[in-house]
Amino acid sequence: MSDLLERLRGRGWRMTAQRRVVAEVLEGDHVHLTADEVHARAVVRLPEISRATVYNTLGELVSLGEVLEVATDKRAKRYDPNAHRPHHHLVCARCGAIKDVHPGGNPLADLPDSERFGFTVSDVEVTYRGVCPTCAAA
Amino acid sequence: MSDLLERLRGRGWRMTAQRRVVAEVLEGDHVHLTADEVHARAVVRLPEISRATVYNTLGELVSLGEVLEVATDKRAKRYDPNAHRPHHHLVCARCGAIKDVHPGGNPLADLPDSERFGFTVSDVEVTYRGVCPTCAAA
DNA sequence: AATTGACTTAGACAATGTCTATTGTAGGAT
DNA sequence: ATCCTACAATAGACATTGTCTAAGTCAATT
Ligand SMILES: [Mn+2]
Ligand SMILES: [Mn+2]
Ligand SMILES: [Zn+2]
Ligand SMILES: [Zn+2]
Repeated sequence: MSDLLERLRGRGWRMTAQRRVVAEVLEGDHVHLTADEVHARAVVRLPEISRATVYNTLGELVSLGEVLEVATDKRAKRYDPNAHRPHHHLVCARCGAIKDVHPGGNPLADLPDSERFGFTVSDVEVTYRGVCPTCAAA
Repeated sequence: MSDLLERLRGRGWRMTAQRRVVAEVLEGDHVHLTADEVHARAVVRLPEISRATVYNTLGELVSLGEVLEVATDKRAKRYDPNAHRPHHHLVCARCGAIKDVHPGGNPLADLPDSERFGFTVSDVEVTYRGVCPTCAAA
């Protein structure tokens, strides 16, 4: 039984086969799948699971703070189970490969008050872009 | 005649009424419109312009480096004509308002070699999120 | 085992983006 | 000024991603 499922049970989640499978697909901290990729993998274990349930479950996991939504590419949202250690992303512009990175520095502190326009700034998302070794070789 | 149109003409662009209107809609450096917002504004001046042409023209402007594609919200891409002064974005999580910001520091330098996984890193996109003064008051 | 409200499902619908076949035209050639 | 043609625009089909609803199902409590 994964940590994630334990926490969800503790939060009063009704445990269903569908939710279990979605959580299992997200196991491992270095996964960044789209909703339909999650669905495709879930169907292997539970053929009758629907797209709607996958979308619903992912949305709930995001609301609970157990999974992050990231916009590394400009198409589908990606779902990141590594929600408990802050990090950013490095994306290959050619193949879309995504790596978790932990830069030094504090980008939030780098935004002076004069550049905040009265906003209450709470979060910063950093996406590095480049070309991965595999794509550079090819 | 705008700088943008001058540069495009210089690059051998065939000048059409449609391209002129799209460029005019993007005039001003602090605009961050979706493709369909560009289309809606273009239609006011040129009622018969098609969605396909707006998408095509925006895509060409991006290829030419005259306009940036930004993914500040997780829905439609936004098109940013402020391509010649590097900057980042501050987004209101409630209403979606977008501000250009120029943080201090150099996020690219903050990514050590040990966190680059052999990538050739060429670019970094920073999105600050918070609540704007208007939304905070309401 | 019965109950019940939360959960799942299929598929319609919506929003965004892409592609193709056809028609139109900008700009150079004559 | 007119013609020519490669490039551009159009309508609308299609694709992808995401949301919603009505009806059926089931997990957890009793
Ligand atoms: Mn991650
Ligand atoms: Mn901008
Ligand atoms: Zn790559
Ligand atoms: Zn706001």
